[in-house]
Amino acid sequence: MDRLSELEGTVLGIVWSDSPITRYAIRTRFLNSRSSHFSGSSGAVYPLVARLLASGLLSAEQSQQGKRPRTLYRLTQLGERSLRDWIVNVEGWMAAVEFDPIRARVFFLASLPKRSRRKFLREAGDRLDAEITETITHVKALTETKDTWAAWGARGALGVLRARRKWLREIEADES
Amino acid sequence: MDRLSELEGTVLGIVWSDSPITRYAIRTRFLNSRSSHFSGSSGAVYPLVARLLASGLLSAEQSQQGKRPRTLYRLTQLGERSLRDWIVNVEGWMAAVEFDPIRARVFFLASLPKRSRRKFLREAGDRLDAEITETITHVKALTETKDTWAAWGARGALGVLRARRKWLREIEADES
DNA sequence: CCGCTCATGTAACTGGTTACATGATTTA
DNA sequence: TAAATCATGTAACCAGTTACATGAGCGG
Repeated sequence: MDRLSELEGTVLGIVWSDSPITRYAIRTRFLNSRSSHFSGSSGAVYPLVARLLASGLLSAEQSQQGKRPRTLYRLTQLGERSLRDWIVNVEGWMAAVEFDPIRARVFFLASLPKRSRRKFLREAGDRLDAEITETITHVKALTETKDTWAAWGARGALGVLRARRKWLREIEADES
Repeated sequence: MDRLSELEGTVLGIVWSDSPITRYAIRTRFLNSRSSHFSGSSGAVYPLVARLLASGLLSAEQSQQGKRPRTLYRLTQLGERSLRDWIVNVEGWMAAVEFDPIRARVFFLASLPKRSRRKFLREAGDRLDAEITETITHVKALTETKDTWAAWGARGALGVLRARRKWLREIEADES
């Protein structure tokens, strides 16, 4: 295992926080996540977990007491060390500006007539507002649990959403 | 051409703003961009342009006056319409929270001893500061040109970077 | 004239996705 | 008892990347 991908590191983190855990449960973490970057498709998660297992970062255990048979995964010592390395190894690209489909479109807004431009800005703003509302709920829920770091994560997402919304408003103000 | 990918739409936008343009020049736009999301690799751009040409969104013209031979691309009417459609068709996922590698790591910061945690936050902050400095320069440069929308785009990126930085500071304050 | 930028092109790979298939257990 | 959820698994695909190769023209 030379270098963990972002998905691999994240899965390691999920196993660390929810261990012992099934692959299905790992998937649902992505499915329920506010970020749509990873789909949590079984086609991604299953082979990935197999890889981490083969590299000795995860250990598997069969559980069969009464319930349906399922495989539970845990971090090995090596896995824990790899997780910490993955987190701690900060590189320049991690601070890079991510791709924002709304921003990508703003660059070429001059190709639209003013009315379409306004409509675009309004609709994008509405979408962001909806996302912000949902994220606020999410932050509240996480703040009530004792998972401080998940709450910080959600707050980070909220901050970015609000920055995007504020920026859109500035453009709208400039347009009118 | 059923539905444009983000890269396809962006390339259409680049051709719209810099037409007539070579594929190489399209690539350098990505290479010099503040976002590292698309590499602008020839392996991506060349087949993509071929696709847009085959679908009639772009037209090609050979230029051979004295200089080295090169192919110049322009938007067709259909291409212009497709660009506008691509921009104007706002969907929910566009407002979704993007993947942030720093945030992804924050979720699992509890797995680190306090000292490593502090180090992580400091280093991530430094990376963001560097990115912010460069982006400010970028915004200034674009504000001086008359490309209002490119300047707005850059300001949007800056706003997001600052939101991420602010959020990290809040965590650091909470940690001390 | 040497190295850099401009310019074009492709083969191999990769890290995912979509879509499909199966079946046990739980809940309404 | 039907529908939803839990749980596992794979094949086909896809939109990119990395890496490589070539060569013309330009600036120091």
